[in-house]
Amino acid sequence: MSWTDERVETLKRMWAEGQSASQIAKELGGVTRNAVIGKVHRLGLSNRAGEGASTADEVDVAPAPPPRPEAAAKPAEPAAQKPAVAPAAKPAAERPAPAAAPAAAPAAPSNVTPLPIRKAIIPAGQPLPPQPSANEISPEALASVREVEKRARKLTLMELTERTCKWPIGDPATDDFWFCGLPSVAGKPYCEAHVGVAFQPMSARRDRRR
DNA sequence: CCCTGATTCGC
DNA sequence: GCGAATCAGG
Repeated sequence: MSWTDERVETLKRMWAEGQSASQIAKELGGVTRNAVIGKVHRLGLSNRAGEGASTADEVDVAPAPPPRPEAAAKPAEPAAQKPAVAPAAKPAAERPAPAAAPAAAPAAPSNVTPLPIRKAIIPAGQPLPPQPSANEISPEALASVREVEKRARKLTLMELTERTCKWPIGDPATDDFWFCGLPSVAGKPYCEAHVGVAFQPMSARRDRRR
């Protein structure tokens, strides 16, 4: 493949959008991310401070180049990086169990304690995230999850990829927090065990009702 | 390990 | 000009 005007244009557009070199390469096809990066440099549209250049150079403010507005527009770019704590919209056959939807509303713990006062937040003991109220999950799945969480790789946000389980464990408000990180089921954001509690057939949920 | 971009250098 | 290999880093 060669760099036709059209391909170069796509490259420029995607790079401007903050797409990673590998993503661009995948899109264009016929080239590697190295090729893309090489081209980006030859085109002179690299720059984008904050990255590698951080190493040896405090030459920063000399001619003081005009700040790039879009720089802020691309905070964390790679898709895999997106925390995506909450499962994305799913087909139809199955849907994330509300109770298991992490970031979502932490099912009001009716048994926690009065807490009538607004001032009182939430004890910092038990996590708000997953903790799918036990009564919503089958004992087997629960046991499985607990077992798995002992083996969790305890990954940090940045270590998550498309292939790691993104199930949050612990209390985000403390250091006692990490992501499962075990190999995720193809196409799903969680590992086998967590998929089990996160995705439940509607029928199963109905049956468990009451 | 996974993934980033940056650089080098033979072609 | 091109891009694989390599480097440096999260």
